[in-house]
Amino acid sequence: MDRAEVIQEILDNLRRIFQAINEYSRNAEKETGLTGPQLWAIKLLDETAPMRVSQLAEAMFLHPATVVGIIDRLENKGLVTRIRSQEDRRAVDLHLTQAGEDMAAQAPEVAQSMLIHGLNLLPAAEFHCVGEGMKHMVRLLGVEHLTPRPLRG
Amino acid sequence: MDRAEVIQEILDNLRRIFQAINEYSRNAEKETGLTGPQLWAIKLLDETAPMRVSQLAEAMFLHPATVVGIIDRLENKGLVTRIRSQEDRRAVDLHLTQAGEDMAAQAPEVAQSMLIHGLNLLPAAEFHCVGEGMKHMVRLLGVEHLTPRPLRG
DNA sequence: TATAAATTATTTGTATAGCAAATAATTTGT
DNA sequence: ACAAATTATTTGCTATACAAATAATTTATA
Repeated sequence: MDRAEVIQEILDNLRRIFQAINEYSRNAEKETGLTGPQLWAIKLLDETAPMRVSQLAEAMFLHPATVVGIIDRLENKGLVTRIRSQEDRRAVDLHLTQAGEDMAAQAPEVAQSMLIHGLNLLPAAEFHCVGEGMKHMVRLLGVEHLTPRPLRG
Repeated sequence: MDRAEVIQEILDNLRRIFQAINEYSRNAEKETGLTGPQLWAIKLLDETAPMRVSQLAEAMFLHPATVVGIIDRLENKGLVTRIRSQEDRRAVDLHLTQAGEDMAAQAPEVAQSMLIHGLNLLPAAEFHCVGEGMKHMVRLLGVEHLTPRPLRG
Protein backbone atom coordinates (compact mmCIF):
# COMPACT_ATOMS: atom_id res chain seq x y z
CA MET A 1 0.00 0.00 0.00
CA ASP A 2 1.74 3.16 -1.13
CA ARG A 3 1.48 6.58 0.38
CA ALA A 4 -1.20 7.82 -1.99
CA GLU A 5 -3.45 4.96 -0.95
CA VAL A 6 -2.88 5.62 2.71
CA ILE A 7 -3.71 9.28 2.19
CA GLN A 8 -6.92 8.27 0.51
CA GLU A 9 -7.67 6.05 3.47
CA ILE A 10 -6.97 8.84 5.93
CA LEU A 11 -9.36 11.15 4.10
CA ASP A 12 -11.98 8.42 3.97
CA ASN A 13 -11.64 7.90 7.69
CA LEU A 14 -11.94 11.61 8.31
CA ARG A 15 -15.17 11.57 6.31
CA ARG A 16 -16.41 8.63 8.35
CA ILE A 17 -15.71 10.50 11.57
CA PHE A 18 -17.56 13.52 10.23
CA GLN A 19 -20.49 11.42 9.20
CA ALA A 20 -20.59 9.54 12.49
CA ILE A 21 -20.65 12.73 14.52
CA ASN A 22 -23.35 14.22 12.32
CA GLU A 23 -25.49 11.13 12.56
CA TYR A 24 -25.13 10.72 16.29
CA SER A 25 -26.09 14.32 16.75
CA ARG A 26 -29.06 13.87 14.43
CA ASN A 27 -30.18 11.07 16.72
CA ALA A 28 -29.85 13.43 19.64
CA GLU A 29 -32.11 15.84 17.78
CA LYS A 30 -34.73 13.16 17.29
CA GLU A 31 -34.57 12.08 20.91
CA THR A 32 -34.92 15.59 22.28
CA GLY A 33 -37.28 16.95 19.63
CA LEU A 34 -34.96 19.94 19.25
CA THR A 35 -33.15 21.05 16.12
CA GLY A 36 -29.37 21.25 15.93
CA PRO A 37 -29.09 24.99 16.57
CA GLN A 38 -31.63 24.78 19.41
CA LEU A 39 -29.68 21.98 21.05
CA TRP A 40 -26.46 23.90 20.58
CA ALA A 41 -27.93 26.97 22.25
CA ILE A 42 -29.19 24.90 25.17
CA LYS A 43 -25.75 23.34 25.63
CA LEU A 44 -24.05 26.72 25.59
CA LEU A 45 -26.55 28.16 28.06
CA ASP A 46 -26.05 25.14 30.29
CA GLU A 47 -22.34 25.85 30.38
CA THR A 48 -22.51 29.58 31.00
CA ALA A 49 -25.89 30.97 31.93
CA PRO A 50 -26.97 33.68 32.21
CA MET A 51 -25.96 34.86 28.76
CA ARG A 52 -27.10 37.80 26.74
CA VAL A 53 -28.47 37.44 23.24
CA SER A 54 -25.48 39.15 21.66
CA GLN A 55 -23.14 36.97 23.67
CA LEU A 56 -24.88 33.79 22.59
CA ALA A 57 -24.92 34.98 18.97
CA GLU A 58 -21.19 35.50 19.12
CA ALA A 59 -20.61 32.11 20.68
CA MET A 60 -22.68 30.49 17.92
CA PHE A 61 -21.14 32.59 15.14
CA LEU A 62 -24.62 33.68 14.12
CA HIS A 63 -26.38 36.97 13.51
CA PRO A 64 -28.28 38.21 16.60
CA ALA A 65 -31.50 38.27 14.57
CA THR A 66 -31.11 34.56 13.96
CA VAL A 67 -30.59 33.83 17.63
CA VAL A 68 -33.71 35.77 18.55
CA GLY A 69 -35.73 33.28 16.52
CA ILE A 70 -34.05 30.31 18.10
CA ILE A 71 -34.64 31.70 21.58
CA ASP A 72 -38.27 32.43 20.72
CA ARG A 73 -38.83 28.77 19.95
CA LEU A 74 -36.97 27.57 23.01
CA GLU A 75 -39.00 29.97 25.15
CA ASN A 76 -42.22 28.63 23.67
CA LYS A 77 -41.12 25.15 24.61
CA GLY A 78 -40.52 26.32 28.16
CA LEU A 79 -36.78 25.63 28.13
CA VAL A 80 -35.46 29.18 28.29
CA THR A 81 -36.56 32.35 30.02
CA ARG A 82 -35.74 35.93 29.12
CA ILE A 83 -35.08 38.24 32.05
CA ARG A 84 -34.52 41.92 31.42
CA SER A 85 -31.24 42.95 33.00
CA GLN A 86 -31.44 45.32 35.95
CA GLU A 87 -28.09 47.03 35.33
CA ASP A 88 -28.68 47.61 31.62
CA ARG A 89 -32.30 47.60 30.65
CA ARG A 90 -31.55 47.22 26.95
CA ALA A 91 -30.05 43.82 27.63
CA VAL A 92 -31.77 40.50 28.19
CA ASP A 93 -30.35 37.71 30.32
CA LEU A 94 -31.09 34.25 29.03
CA HIS A 95 -31.63 31.53 31.62
CA LEU A 96 -32.44 27.84 31.37
CA THR A 97 -35.58 26.70 33.12
CA GLN A 98 -35.50 23.50 35.13
CA ALA A 99 -36.83 21.70 32.05
CA GLY A 100 -34.06 23.30 30.03
CA GLU A 101 -31.42 22.08 32.42
CA ASP A 102 -32.91 18.61 32.40
CA MET A 103 -32.85 18.67 28.61
CA ALA A 104 -29.20 19.72 28.56
CA ALA A 105 -28.29 16.95 30.99
CA GLN A 106 -30.32 14.35 29.15
CA ALA A 107 -29.28 15.27 25.60
CA PRO A 108 -26.69 12.67 24.70
CA GLU A 109 -23.27 13.48 23.35
CA VAL A 110 -22.91 10.03 21.94
CA ALA A 111 -19.87 10.47 19.72
CA GLN A 112 -18.01 12.35 22.40
CA SER A 113 -18.77 9.73 25.03
CA MET A 114 -17.74 6.90 22.75
CA LEU A 115 -14.44 8.58 22.05
CA ILE A 116 -13.70 9.37 25.67
CA HIS A 117 -14.57 5.86 26.75
CA GLY A 118 -12.69 4.20 23.93
CA LEU A 119 -9.60 6.35 24.24
CA ASN A 120 -9.40 5.51 27.91
CA LEU A 121 -9.18 1.82 27.13
CA LEU A 122 -6.58 2.18 24.38
CA PRO A 123 -3.07 0.73 25.03
CA ALA A 124 -0.45 3.39 25.60
CA ALA A 125 1.29 3.12 22.23
CA GLU A 126 -1.92 3.37 20.23
CA PHE A 127 -3.18 6.13 22.48
CA HIS A 128 -0.04 8.11 21.88
CA CYS A 129 -0.43 7.64 18.14
CA VAL A 130 -3.95 9.03 18.15
CA GLY A 131 -2.83 12.09 20.06
CA GLU A 132 0.11 12.76 17.79
CA GLY A 133 -1.88 12.00 14.65
CA MET A 134 -4.58 14.52 15.53
CA LYS A 135 -1.94 17.09 16.35
CA HIS A 136 -0.41 16.66 12.91
CA MET A 137 -3.76 16.99 11.16
CA VAL A 138 -4.45 20.22 13.02
CA ARG A 139 -1.05 21.56 12.10
CA LEU A 140 -1.46 20.68 8.44
CA LEU A 141 -4.72 22.63 8.39
CA GLY A 142 -2.98 25.53 10.10
CA VAL A 143 -5.54 25.80 12.91
CA GLU A 144 -3.52 25.07 16.04
CA HIS A 145 -4.53 28.40 17.49
CA LEU A 146 -8.26 28.02 16.82
CA THR A 147 -10.49 28.11 19.89
CA PRO A 148 -12.32 24.82 19.63
CA ARG A 149 -16.09 25.09 19.50
CA PRO A 150 -18.50 22.32 20.35
CA LEU A 151 -19.16 19.64 17.79
CA ARG A 152 -22.59 20.00 16.32
CA GLY A 153 -24.74 18.40 13.70
CA MET B 1 0.17 15.55 31.28
CA ASP B 2 -2.09 12.68 32.25
CA ARG B 3 -4.38 10.72 30.03
CA ALA B 4 -7.47 12.77 30.80
CA GLU B 5 -5.70 15.89 29.64
CA VAL B 6 -4.54 14.26 26.43
CA ILE B 7 -8.07 13.06 25.75
CA GLN B 8 -9.28 16.61 26.20
CA GLU B 9 -6.63 17.73 23.78
CA ILE B 10 -7.63 15.12 21.22
CA LEU B 11 -11.25 16.22 21.40
CA ASP B 12 -10.20 19.85 21.09
CA ASN B 13 -8.17 19.02 18.03
CA LEU B 14 -11.08 17.13 16.51
CA ARG B 15 -13.21 20.22 17.03
CA ARG B 16 -10.53 22.35 15.38
CA ILE B 17 -10.50 20.06 12.36
CA PHE B 18 -14.27 20.24 12.15
CA GLN B 19 -14.22 23.97 12.39
CA ALA B 20 -11.46 24.33 9.84
CA ILE B 21 -13.28 22.22 7.28
CA ASN B 22 -16.51 24.09 7.87
CA GLU B 23 -14.82 27.46 7.50
CA TYR B 24 -12.89 26.55 4.41
CA SER B 25 -16.06 25.29 2.83
CA ARG B 26 -17.88 28.45 3.84
CA ASN B 27 -15.20 30.38 1.99
CA ALA B 28 -15.84 28.20 -1.04
CA GLU B 29 -19.51 29.15 -0.77
CA LYS B 30 -18.67 32.83 -0.73
CA GLU B 31 -16.32 32.53 -3.66
CA THR B 32 -18.79 30.65 -5.81
CA GLY B 33 -21.96 32.39 -4.63
CA LEU B 34 -23.52 28.97 -4.08
CA THR B 35 -24.85 27.52 -0.85
CA GLY B 36 -23.42 24.37 0.70
CA PRO B 37 -26.06 21.99 -0.63
CA GLN B 38 -25.92 23.59 -4.08
CA LEU B 39 -22.16 23.18 -4.19
CA TRP B 40 -22.48 19.62 -3.00
CA ALA B 41 -24.96 18.82 -5.76
CA ILE B 42 -22.69 20.37 -8.38
CA LYS B 43 -19.75 18.31 -7.14
CA LEU B 44 -21.74 15.10 -7.26
CA LEU B 45 -23.04 15.87 -10.74
CA ASP B 46 -19.53 16.65 -11.85
CA GLU B 47 -18.43 13.21 -10.69
CA THR B 48 -21.26 11.23 -12.18
CA ALA B 49 -23.51 13.04 -14.62
CA PRO B 50 -26.07 12.39 -15.87
CA MET B 51 -27.90 11.62 -12.68
CA ARG B 52 -31.58 11.36 -11.97
CA VAL B 53 -33.28 13.37 -9.27
CA SER B 54 -33.95 10.31 -7.14
CA GLN B 55 -30.37 9.19 -7.55
CA LEU B 56 -29.00 12.56 -6.49
CA ALA B 57 -31.39 12.66 -3.55
CA GLU B 58 -30.12 9.30 -2.39
CA ALA B 59 -26.51 10.37 -2.78
CA MET B 60 -27.19 13.49 -0.71
CA PHE B 61 -29.29 11.66 1.87
CA LEU B 62 -32.11 14.11 1.24
CA HIS B 63 -35.79 13.88 0.37
CA PRO B 64 -36.43 14.13 -3.39
CA ALA B 65 -38.69 17.12 -2.80
CA THR B 66 -35.76 18.95 -1.24
CA VAL B 67 -33.50 18.19 -4.17
CA VAL B 68 -36.08 19.50 -6.63
CA GLY B 69 -35.76 22.91 -5.01
CA ILE B 70 -31.98 22.83 -5.09
CA ILE B 71 -32.02 21.85 -8.75
CA ASP B 72 -34.53 24.60 -9.51
CA ARG B 73 -32.13 27.20 -8.17
CA LEU B 74 -29.14 25.71 -9.96
CA GLU B 75 -31.13 25.64 -13.18
CA ASN B 76 -32.05 29.30 -12.74
CA LYS B 77 -28.37 30.08 -12.37
CA GLY B 78 -27.68 28.25 -15.60
CA LEU B 79 -25.49 25.59 -14.04
CA VAL B 80 -27.70 22.55 -14.51
CA THR B 81 -30.09 21.38 -17.20
CA ARG B 82 -32.97 18.94 -16.92
CA ILE B 83 -33.38 16.57 -19.83
CA ARG B 84 -36.35 14.24 -19.93
CA SER B 85 -35.09 10.68 -20.36
CA GLN B 86 -35.92 8.95 -23.63
CA GLU B 87 -36.07 5.42 -22.22
CA ASP B 88 -38.24 6.33 -19.23
CA ARG B 89 -40.23 9.48 -19.72
CA ARG B 90 -41.06 9.80 -16.04
CA ALA B 91 -37.39 10.30 -15.29
CA VAL B 92 -35.25 13.42 -15.65
CA ASP B 93 -31.54 13.33 -16.39
CA LEU B 94 -29.58 16.07 -14.71
CA HIS B 95 -26.60 17.48 -16.60
CA LEU B 96 -24.09 20.18 -15.84
CA THR B 97 -23.86 23.02 -18.30
CA GLN B 98 -20.46 24.29 -19.35
CA ALA B 99 -20.79 26.97 -16.67
CA GLY B 100 -21.65 24.24 -14.18
CA GLU B 101 -18.56 22.26 -15.06
CA ASP B 102 -16.43 25.36 -14.80
CA MET B 103 -17.92 26.03 -11.40
CA ALA B 104 -17.18 22.49 -10.22
CA ALA B 105 -13.60 22.76 -11.42
CA GLN B 106 -13.08 26.19 -9.91
CA ALA B 107 -14.73 25.52 -6.54
CA PRO B 108 -11.85 24.96 -4.17
CA GLU B 109 -11.53 22.01 -1.82
CA VAL B 110 -9.15 23.85 0.37
CA ALA B 111 -9.06 21.64 3.45
CA GLN B 112 -8.74 18.52 1.37
CA SER B 113 -5.89 19.94 -0.66
CA MET B 114 -4.05 21.14 2.40
CA LEU B 115 -4.27 17.71 3.97
CA ILE B 116 -3.16 15.88 0.84
CA HIS B 117 -0.26 18.22 0.34
CA GLY B 118 0.78 18.21 3.98
CA LEU B 119 0.48 14.48 4.44
CA ASN B 120 2.71 13.94 1.44
CA LEU B 121 5.49 15.94 3.06
CA LEU B 122 5.23 14.24 6.45
CA PRO B 123 8.15 12.02 7.58
CA ALA B 124 7.35 8.32 7.51
CA ALA B 125 6.99 7.82 11.27
CA GLU B 126 4.61 10.75 11.73
CA PHE B 127 2.71 9.78 8.61
CA HIS B 128 2.24 6.30 9.94
CA CYS B 129 0.98 7.70 13.20
CA VAL B 130 -1.66 9.80 11.49
CA GLY B 131 -2.94 6.83 9.54
CA GLU B 132 -3.10 4.60 12.59
CA GLY B 133 -4.57 7.31 14.76
CA MET B 134 -7.42 7.97 12.34
CA LYS B 135 -8.07 4.26 12.07
CA HIS B 136 -8.42 4.02 15.85
CA MET B 137 -10.81 6.96 15.99
CA VAL B 138 -13.00 5.36 13.36
CA ARG B 139 -12.99 2.08 15.21
CA LEU B 140 -13.89 3.71 18.50
CA LEU B 141 -16.90 5.31 16.82
CA GLY B 142 -17.83 1.97 15.33
CA VAL B 143 -18.05 3.25 11.78
CA GLU B 144 -15.34 1.30 9.94
CA HIS B 145 -17.92 0.01 7.50
CA LEU B 146 -19.47 3.40 6.70
CA THR B 147 -19.29 4.47 3.08
CA PRO B 148 -17.50 7.80 3.32
CA ARG B 149 -19.40 10.73 1.88
CA PRO B 150 -17.85 14.00 0.78
CA LEU B 151 -16.94 16.56 3.42
CA ARG B 152 -19.33 19.43 3.32
CA GLY B 153 -20.09 22.61 5.26
C1' DT C 1 -27.24 69.53 31.07
C1' DA C 2 -28.79 68.62 26.61
C1' DT C 3 -28.02 66.19 22.73
C1' DA C 4 -25.53 63.18 19.64
C1' DA C 5 -23.68 58.65 19.13
C1' DA C 6 -23.36 54.00 20.22
C1' DT C 7 -25.32 49.72 21.94
C1' DT C 8 -28.94 46.01 22.59
C1' DA C 9 -32.62 43.38 21.27
C1' DT C 10 -36.24 43.03 18.22
C1' DT C 11 -39.08 43.32 13.95
C1' DT C 12 -39.57 42.97 9.04
C1' DG C 13 -38.57 41.11 4.68
C1' DT C 14 -36.26 37.75 1.77
C1' DA C 15 -34.00 33.42 0.57
C1' DT C 16 -32.74 28.70 1.39
C1' DA C 17 -33.27 24.18 3.16
C1' DG C 18 -35.93 20.34 4.73
C1' DC C 19 -39.88 17.03 5.18
C1' DA C 20 -44.55 14.82 4.41
C1' DA C 21 -48.45 14.25 1.77
C1' DA C 22 -50.84 14.73 -2.42
C1' DT C 23 -50.64 14.78 -7.54
C1' DA C 24 -49.62 13.81 -12.46
C1' DA C 25 -47.37 11.13 -15.77
C1' DT C 26 -45.55 6.98 -17.02
C1' DT C 27 -44.08 2.20 -16.71
C1' DT C 28 -44.52 -2.49 -15.02
C1' DG C 29 -47.04 -6.43 -13.50
C1' DT C 30 -51.04 -9.29 -13.64
C1' DA D 1 -56.86 -3.88 -20.13
C1' DC D 2 -56.31 -2.54 -15.68
C1' DA D 3 -54.10 -2.34 -11.16
C1' DA D 4 -49.91 -1.28 -8.86
C1' DA D 5 -45.56 0.74 -8.55
C1' DT D 6 -42.30 4.35 -9.79
C1' DT D 7 -40.66 9.20 -10.87
C1' DA D 8 -40.65 13.90 -10.44
C1' DT D 9 -43.15 17.63 -8.96
C1' DT D 10 -46.34 20.65 -6.29
C1' DT D 11 -48.23 22.23 -2.04
C1' DG D 12 -48.06 23.42 2.66
C1' DC D 13 -45.51 23.78 6.69
C1' DT D 14 -41.40 24.84 9.82
C1' DA D 15 -36.67 26.32 10.86
C1' DT D 16 -32.35 28.70 9.63
C1' DA D 17 -29.96 32.65 8.30
C1' DC D 18 -28.92 37.35 7.05
C1' DA D 19 -29.50 42.49 6.26
C1' DA D 20 -31.78 46.57 7.20
C1' DA D 21 -34.80 49.22 9.88
C1' DT D 22 -36.68 50.23 14.53
C1' DA D 23 -37.26 51.06 19.55
C1' DA D 24 -35.31 51.49 23.92
C1' DT D 25 -31.62 52.59 26.57
C1' DT D 26 -26.94 53.93 27.83
C1' DT D 27 -22.62 56.42 26.97
C1' DA D 28 -20.06 60.15 25.21
C1' DT D 29 -19.63 64.80 23.90
C1' DA D 30 -20.45 69.53 23.14
